[in-house]
Amino acid sequence: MKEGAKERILHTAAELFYQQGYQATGINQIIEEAGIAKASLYQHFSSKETLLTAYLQNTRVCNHEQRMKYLEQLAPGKERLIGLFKYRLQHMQENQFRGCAFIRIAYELPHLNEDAQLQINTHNQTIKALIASQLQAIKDPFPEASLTEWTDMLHNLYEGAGLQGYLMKSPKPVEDTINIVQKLLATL
Amino acid sequence: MKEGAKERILHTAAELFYQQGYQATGINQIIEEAGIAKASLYQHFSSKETLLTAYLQNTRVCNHEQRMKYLEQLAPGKERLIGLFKYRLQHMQENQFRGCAFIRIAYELPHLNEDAQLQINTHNQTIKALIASQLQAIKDPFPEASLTEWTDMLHNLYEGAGLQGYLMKSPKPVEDTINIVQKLLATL
DNA sequence: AAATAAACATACAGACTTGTCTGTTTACTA
DNA sequence: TAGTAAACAGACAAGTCTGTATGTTTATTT
Repeated sequence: MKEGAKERILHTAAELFYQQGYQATGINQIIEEAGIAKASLYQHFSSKETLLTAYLQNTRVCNHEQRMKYLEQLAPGKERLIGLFKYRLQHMQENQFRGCAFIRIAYELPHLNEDAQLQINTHNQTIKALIASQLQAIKDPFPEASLTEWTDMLHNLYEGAGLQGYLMKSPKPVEDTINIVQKLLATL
Repeated sequence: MKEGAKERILHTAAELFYQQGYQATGINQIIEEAGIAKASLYQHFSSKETLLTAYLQNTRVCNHEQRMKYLEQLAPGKERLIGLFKYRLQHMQENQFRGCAFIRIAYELPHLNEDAQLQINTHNQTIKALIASQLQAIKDPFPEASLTEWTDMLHNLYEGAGLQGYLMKSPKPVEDTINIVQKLLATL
């Protein structure tokens, strides 16, 4: 299982984009830390922007796979819904509270190209759909109007807690939110 | 009431930092659009970083004043709490869904200097304290443990809704959240 | 072993960046 | 009206950035 140059570029770029931001990371730093030649990078990715899109796409798919692997061990419904928040908590701690990769890029680059924006929107929709499906697993049929409200509310809590955790570099906002969500779900 | 050079610099920098981001805005663009000389800028602000801090501080104070002017017209308690969300909605639409200036900077520049970080934290704490005080105005005394939970929840909803509104460039997430918060407050 | 493809090193172009420096012009004040 | 302070224009230094071009070395495959 030899690691090709393309994979090494993507891996290094992902680490640097996530850690320092897209603009703060130069092509030269990427090739140096990846240990590949500049000409090789531009053979795989025609521009830095292309590399960004590939980074987002790759990160989205990998994140999703890992998240699902974690969640599928849990019973559908309340447990898996709480698990989504617990997974975020775990993920934050593993990544030293650097926040969500997609939101980071969305804020750093207000005018993204279509492909990159699509990756961010897809990620966002994935999380929302996951919440909705777990709500339905709790109570099926879920009253239609009420389902979208519960979904929006929990999604906002999920993102709000993540944002606070990033700003304060602390697990506390997410921990506290888990307790709140647990109480909210108990009323269902 | 003649507009001094310093004010014009700050005003122009604020507009550009907010619209394009900090890194994407060059000193040369600022002086060109402000119509002042480069030497004049560096007489008022010793570096671009200093200008950033001044921008954050100025924006925080102005935002706070405007927000309070709006909220003080409303009755303390539920009405003012809902007003906070409605004000955000209005603010978003006036600013074409470009999101919160502080969160934008916090995500663009992960390693901020102390002074800049302080402005962001202060803003964040201000919003949270405002929510807590309005909750207490609804029900005083508010059960201590329950107050922090309600505060955290509403704060997360506030930030989560703002984030979604930014990502989707739409007022809908905040509008929907206002309805949800109204129902939540009705149970108090 | 010869041929094809991929990755190599590295110099370079051209445009950008922040910040400094020099000297001139304007405006207000004593 | 003379003097002081602020803003002016603009060249410049020193460094960064992305992307290209040239030619060499390695590796795989036929």
